[in-house]
Amino acid sequence: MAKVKISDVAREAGVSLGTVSNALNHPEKLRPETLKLINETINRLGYLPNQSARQLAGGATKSFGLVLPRLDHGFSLQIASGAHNEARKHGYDLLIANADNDDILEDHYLRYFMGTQMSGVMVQPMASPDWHPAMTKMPVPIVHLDIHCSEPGYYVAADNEAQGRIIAELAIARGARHITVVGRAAFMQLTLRVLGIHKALALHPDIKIEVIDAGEWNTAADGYGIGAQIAARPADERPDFVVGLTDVLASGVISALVDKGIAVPGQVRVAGCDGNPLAWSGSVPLTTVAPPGYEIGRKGVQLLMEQIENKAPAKIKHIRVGSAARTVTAVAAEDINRQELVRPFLLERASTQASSQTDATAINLGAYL
Amino acid sequence: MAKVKISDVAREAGVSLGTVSNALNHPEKLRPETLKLINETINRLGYLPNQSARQLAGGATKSFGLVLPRLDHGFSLQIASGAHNEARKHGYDLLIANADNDDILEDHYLRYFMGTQMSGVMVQPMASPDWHPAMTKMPVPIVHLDIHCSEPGYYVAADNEAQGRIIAELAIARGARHITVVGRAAFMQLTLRVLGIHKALALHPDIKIEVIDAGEWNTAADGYGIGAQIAARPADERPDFVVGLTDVLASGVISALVDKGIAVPGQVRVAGCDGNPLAWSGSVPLTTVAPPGYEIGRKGVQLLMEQIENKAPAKIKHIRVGSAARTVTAVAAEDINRQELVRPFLLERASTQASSQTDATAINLGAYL
DNA sequence: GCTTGTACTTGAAACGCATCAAAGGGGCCG
DNA sequence: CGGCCCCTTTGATGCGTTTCAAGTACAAGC
Repeated sequence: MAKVKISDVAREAGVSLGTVSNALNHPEKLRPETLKLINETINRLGYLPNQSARQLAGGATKSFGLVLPRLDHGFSLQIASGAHNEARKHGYDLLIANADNDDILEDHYLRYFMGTQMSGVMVQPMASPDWHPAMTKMPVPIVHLDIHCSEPGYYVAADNEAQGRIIAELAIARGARHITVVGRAAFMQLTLRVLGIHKALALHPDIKIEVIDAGEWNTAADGYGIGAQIAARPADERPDFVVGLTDVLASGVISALVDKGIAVPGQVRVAGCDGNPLAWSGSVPLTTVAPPGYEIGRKGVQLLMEQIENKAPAKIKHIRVGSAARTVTAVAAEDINRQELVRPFLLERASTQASSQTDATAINLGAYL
Repeated sequence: MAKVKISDVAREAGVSLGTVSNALNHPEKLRPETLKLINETINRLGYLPNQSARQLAGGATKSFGLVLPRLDHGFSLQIASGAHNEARKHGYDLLIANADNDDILEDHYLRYFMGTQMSGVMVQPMASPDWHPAMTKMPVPIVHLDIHCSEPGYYVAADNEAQGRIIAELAIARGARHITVVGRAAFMQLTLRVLGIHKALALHPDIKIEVIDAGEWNTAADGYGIGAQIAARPADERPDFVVGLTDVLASGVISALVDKGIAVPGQVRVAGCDGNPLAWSGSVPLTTVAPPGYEIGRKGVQLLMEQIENKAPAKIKHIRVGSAARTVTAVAAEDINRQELVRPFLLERASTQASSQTDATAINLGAYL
């Protein structure tokens, strides 16, 4: 059970220590037969290089760290997926840590990654937009995801206000006269969505709009409760268009409406916001505005690579994705494929439905860059 | 931007190198004022311990590695969640790597973790049940998840055959006369489920059973296709109970049936298997048999801890979860809470529905340990 | 004032590897 | 046969820590 080290391999193979190291890192420098001999010895002995020692001696690691607030949120997974693919493309590993909605853990893992000689670190921070300024002064490139920081530093974020606008315009296009927004704007992202909705509706004073707070956590249960409440109203006081600030909320609303015998989208249309597969890859797809999580992850790694390759101190650099596109029912197959988390199945259904104009089953990726 | 090291802190604080190290690792050994001085210096300089050096010098790391085949599968997330919580409970970190359905990557990350002086490593392997025997001889504790290995080694796996049995018994209890199993038994797990179904039905020769292959990847689109095909049959040739070997498949089937105007569960009942939130946290919950992912992750860490604490060479040790329980529509609130990935909302709906006996919306966690 | 003990602190020795200047070996040309 | 050059291999050095035996300072007891 004693760990076999490089010197054991060297002794056993009858070569020197440096040669074995070369076999691992610069195989082209060795005579093929020497290389073969060493590799055989390595396998025979079950040698496994000690990464700590490598990193200590060698410097960088060709690996990135990613700290996520939760793993069970589709958006975070899209980020992880995009980051992973981009990282592999550059020959980097990606290690993921789950902060479990705990700032202390987030900080902990961040420091951990920083100290592991990671080539770069990315975070999807949970709370403060101007997060831990000290971190941006660290000797390791860092990129913040899905959040706008005013502090100097790199970040990649979606334009949430635009998402709100897109949803509102969708509602307008569908002829909505009474829009109900469901959800608590507990985070900056959600606040911006509400703002976008209001801005878009400012041009249409004839459309009635109300915002219903959905309880502390914006759960599907909250959505269900509000949906039930809406269903209980007299028909002429019911909205004809409900916006869930979150797909999960929207999903709850739909369940309630359907349970109470109200047709969706026949009597009430419902749209969500998040592009959260957890909510819409069930049996009933959901209209949603998807922030480009995959793209955010990808661009995050690109920013990391940029910092690494220039070796320049991080200048202020921000990327905002998703502010330009506005088409609502169009589905760009290419974009969906790039997301990878989206099943081909959904693509099929989405395009079918989009052409038949029933937006309650269309999937909007308009906010996609 | 130059990295500040422990010697910088020592010099700046006017103490010796070893004292700073003690401040980090054995603060109780220092005079409070010395400790305070050092901590201030650390913060002022922004010192971050080099994990590689620590690990190299110190030995173990109090952290576990977890290699998953994909991140977008709910089951894997449950594993991650369970492993994470259990690990934190013991004061360990958990780092996750995404093998992206690629054996080479899986192997790569595994070796990477092994070499990083992780205290232990867990894998949810993709393919061969007797996986890389060489790995089990490594000096780092390893546990295989969700798979039965005949090789010596530790593993935690769900009893997939029992899951099949449970589903079949559910069908029988619902008075099924004609059961259609949808899906390709591409993996050992799925094969066992089919086996379980057959075994349970062997006692009921009067019930007709057919298995329909669902294309290579068991996607929702495959399920949809088969659902459409079933819907197109004359009514008397249609099954009254469809089992998706996978929740995703079942979800596709339901979509197709509903689209074609067939009532679910009115005319045809549909059940899935996986406990995959990606499939059932949409607007229409799905009957499913959930392998206890959370519990598997938890037990995996427990096995790791056991190996670490005994410091004994890994004896053969297997845990199988889920073979005993069989209740189908009962929902144990406590169990669901422990899963953490399940939203309270679903719990509410589930219990409501369970009491009204409409199994198409009940959630089964009977396979939970 | 000397001894013994206690409470901290010190600094040198590993930890396992990558690096790189230098040495070795062989072929080729003159 | 000697000199050169190129290809390959060598092994000492240092990476930033932890650890631990050895050291220092100070207090109490005689």
